[in-house]
Amino acid sequence: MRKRKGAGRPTISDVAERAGVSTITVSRALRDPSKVSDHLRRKINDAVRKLNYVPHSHASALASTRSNVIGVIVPSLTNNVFADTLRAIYDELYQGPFQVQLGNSRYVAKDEERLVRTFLGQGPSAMIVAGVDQTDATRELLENAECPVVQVMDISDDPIDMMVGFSHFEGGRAAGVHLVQKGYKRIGFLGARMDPRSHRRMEGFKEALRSGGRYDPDLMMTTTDSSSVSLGGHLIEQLRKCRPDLDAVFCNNDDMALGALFGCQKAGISVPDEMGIIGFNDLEMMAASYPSLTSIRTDRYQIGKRAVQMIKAVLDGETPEQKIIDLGFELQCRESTMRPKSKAR
Amino acid sequence: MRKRKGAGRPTISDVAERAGVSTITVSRALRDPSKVSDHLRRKINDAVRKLNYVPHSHASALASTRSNVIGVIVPSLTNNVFADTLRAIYDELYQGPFQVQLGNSRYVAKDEERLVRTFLGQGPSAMIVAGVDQTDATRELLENAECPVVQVMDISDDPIDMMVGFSHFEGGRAAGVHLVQKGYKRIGFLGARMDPRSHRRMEGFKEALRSGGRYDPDLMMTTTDSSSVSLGGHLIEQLRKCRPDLDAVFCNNDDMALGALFGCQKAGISVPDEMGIIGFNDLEMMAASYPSLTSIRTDRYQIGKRAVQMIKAVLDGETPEQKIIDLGFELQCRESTMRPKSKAR
DNA sequence: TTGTATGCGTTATCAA
DNA sequence: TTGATAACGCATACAA
Repeated sequence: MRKRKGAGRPTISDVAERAGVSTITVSRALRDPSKVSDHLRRKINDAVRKLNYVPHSHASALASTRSNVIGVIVPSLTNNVFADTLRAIYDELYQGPFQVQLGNSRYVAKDEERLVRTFLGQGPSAMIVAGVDQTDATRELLENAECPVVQVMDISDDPIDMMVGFSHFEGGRAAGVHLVQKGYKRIGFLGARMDPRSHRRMEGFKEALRSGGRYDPDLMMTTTDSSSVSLGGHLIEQLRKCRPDLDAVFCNNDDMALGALFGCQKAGISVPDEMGIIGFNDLEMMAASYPSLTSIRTDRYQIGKRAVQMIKAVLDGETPEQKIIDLGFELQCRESTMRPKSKAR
Repeated sequence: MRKRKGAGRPTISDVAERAGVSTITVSRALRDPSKVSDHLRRKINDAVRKLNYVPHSHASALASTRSNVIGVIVPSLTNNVFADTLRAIYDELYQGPFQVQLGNSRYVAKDEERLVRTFLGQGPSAMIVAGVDQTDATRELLENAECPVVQVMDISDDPIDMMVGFSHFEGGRAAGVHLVQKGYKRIGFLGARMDPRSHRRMEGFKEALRSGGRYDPDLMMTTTDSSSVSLGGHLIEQLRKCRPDLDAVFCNNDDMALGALFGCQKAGISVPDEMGIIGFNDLEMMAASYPSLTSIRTDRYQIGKRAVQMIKAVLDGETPEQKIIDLGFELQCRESTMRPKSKAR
């Protein structure tokens, strides 16, 4: 019977032969060098280099029922917010032995569930999912998964395993408090997509307005359409049509805020004198616009970085001091909410 | 000797047993149903459903030296341009049996080479890479790869295998022709990052200016810094400092163009009367800004979609009519280049 | 610390 | 069209 030919590249046996040891010793030398004597380790490393040996990840995954893949599931590929976190994850994993398996749930919980099921089937080394609003089935899958799981971008008091994010409720509240303090009177909300995190931002915002005696449900305008700059413009135009006395808006995110700014400019409304605008996330453009736009800064890059660091720590056998990392947020007060005759108290 | 326990989920043997056939028949029934009789196929499909069987991809990859992974390498995760293409790739692959393996080369050719090497090692079903400016080594790797390869976002007359994109040179030229036609006299270029594609855009742009008798090398301003809205503002400010008579700019991309717009507004320069601005890619925000911004529209989503379609076709044994697909671009003329007293000829 | 035997779940090979 | 058997390359269990 003729032998099957593999991919042609060197295998662990080739390395073992060249180094004069058994395959398992090579395997150990590569995965946990401390388990192999210095002498052999050196010979093995030499052989690896000479042969330009790269472990076959599929064979490894099959034998160990564990792959070096870290599953990452985000709700959007085009939303800058997740792009920053993703970039951090890739940056942090660039050196290491891990591969990213990226899934796009498109803001659909059922799709996320499907992806989690698929990814878990590959025996990932860890999982990173966005938000805390998984379906019950997803939660259960993840809770029973034999790998670290990090929920990112949000926090709650009931993590599946670990969490890195910030409170969207508090972020929304801070935006509301800011507008109230600046003396704006008829304060509205412009919300696109309205995924769970946007919802909590809105709730926090409402609470701040209520406390400040400025809450008016008619000024809360939301849609499930995905957010965009043009949508921000349309919504503020619509809202102003019903309520011309509107004098400030908190936008769901920065794209919407930029759109709202353009909308005001088109309508000849002065920002911030006649209309205060505040966004969320503080994308780079917020500081560069004219007038510059106030926003709630969140550190998406850091979120991705910390998530990976936690995973690495757990995989190294360490126990992280905290399972929940609240990275907070920071109000970036800029021209769009700087009224000259501010009535700050 | 005790048996090793796997992940616990059903295997192909379980299905085979339940259907009363051999494992290889199950394998065939799943991969190429036409090779199995209707009778058995039905029994097998029943068993698969009953057991909720999902093939173990690692085992499959190991045995066949071919995985269901499609490797995708982009130079940036945060650049909207690639995000759109990525989204299309994911959308188009959502149903199918394929997984995306995403790599971020961060605009570094050597990193791309490393990623290609790694991905190819996993025996991907196909590869998608951005641009046509791979290193020689990368090209060789890809040319020898036993899978379809698609270069996206750009085109040349020398594809590794297949291509979907458009001519950046022509795109840049179209921008130049437009500004010349609009009667602008002292026309500049603002370029960030200056990756190979940006470079070709600039070259096309220069050519148009030369033909129009408007080329002035002193007005070409480039930097290797990554593009951003604020950078667009800084560059135009700088350029105007040296050359206050500047009356139009072509920006490398839309972020830069938006920044240039803000920069002008800050400086009290009227757009488009005193300064014409044109961007590249036509992101959604370009139409929503005030004034709206002229740009060269490219269909990034379609690029991703077509790339995947080509791959699927080839994998299905079809031969695509064309190896190079030029999706072109389209000038979106908006307010930022609409001078009232336009001297269009 | 090192090695032997064997299994991980699938597919390629060859035979019927 | 279907099946028996041997790979695929590595890691686990156990022994030395």
